[in-house]
Amino acid sequence: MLRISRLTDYATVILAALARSPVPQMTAASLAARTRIAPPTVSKLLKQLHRAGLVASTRGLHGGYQLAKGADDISAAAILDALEGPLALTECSSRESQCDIEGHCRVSRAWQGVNGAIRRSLQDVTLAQLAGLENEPTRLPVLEQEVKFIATRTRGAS
Amino acid sequence: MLRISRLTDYATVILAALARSPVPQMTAASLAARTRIAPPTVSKLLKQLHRAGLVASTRGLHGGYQLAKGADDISAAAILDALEGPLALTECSSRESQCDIEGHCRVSRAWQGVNGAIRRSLQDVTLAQLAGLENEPTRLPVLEQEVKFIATRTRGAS
DNA sequence: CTTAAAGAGGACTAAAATAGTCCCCTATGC
DNA sequence: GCATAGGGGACTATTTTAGTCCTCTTTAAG
Repeated sequence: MLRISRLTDYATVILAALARSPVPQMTAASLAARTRIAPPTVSKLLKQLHRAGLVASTRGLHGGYQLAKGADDISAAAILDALEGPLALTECSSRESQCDIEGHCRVSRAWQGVNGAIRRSLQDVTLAQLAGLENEPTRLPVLEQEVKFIATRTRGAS
Repeated sequence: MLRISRLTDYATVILAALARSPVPQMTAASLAARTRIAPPTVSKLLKQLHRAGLVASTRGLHGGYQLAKGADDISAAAILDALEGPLALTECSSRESQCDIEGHCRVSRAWQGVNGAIRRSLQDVTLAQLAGLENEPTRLPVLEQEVKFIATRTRGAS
């Protein structure tokens, strides 16, 4: 339920690799090698991240990518936005035309509240945390049970 | 970003219609008429909701569906689970085989924290709220605080 | 001033998830 | 026993998502 797309997941891995890199700048190819994600895919993602202003690029020979801001200043929400756009939980909020369904909008509005809560939580998570650059373990006792529960059910539909 | 599927959205609309109905029992056809969702789709969803134990059914002539529990006792999380399964934010948690990607699991684990926060927030939203049966705004301070709290813990130190 | 390495942009194809429909079965009241 | 209602599931179509490839621009080195 509520999956983030694989590409978005990849993007966080790529950004995390950049954040952890000892040298600030890396080429798409070296990031691909480091992360083991297919090179064309890495390129594609870096371009998107560049357009979104999360990475800076240098063209030409000896070019490459680097983080446009500090790892603490890039939020999970920003990454999601870059890759998936500021999409809402429900379709209704973006396309209003087909809202023929009775009671739908009322329900939809309720989803927006949940959506806002999610968004806020995502804004509080930084790339530094995702990259494990903060000495704190990301896995907390509280969350283990949750993870286990989720792992129980295999197979992935939305 | 983070969309729920259209069918899940429909399901909430159907459940909300049931919750708001003056008579406790309604047929799939009448729910379809009421919500303007295509009848076969309504049937399909009601079957799924029935299997998940969210609605009770009566077969045969004068049959139909009704809520299996009070609208206060059905959470948004339960509806999501019924329709989409308790899936994780990232693919990694279900399929471990392909985790060839360096640093991926570390990142994935961080996502699980966010996932947990989302899950908890969904558990606090009831069908009664979704149906607009409670005069309460759906965006609750309590919920926000909860999410923020969890995000903080995920972050650890900082 | 040519060449090779790097990114930028976008077209295209392939694969998978999602949505939607249909058919046949079972149950039940009149 | 027949009309109405749900139960289960197969099937198809559509849409999204993922992934690859090609061509152009930029830039430093020689």
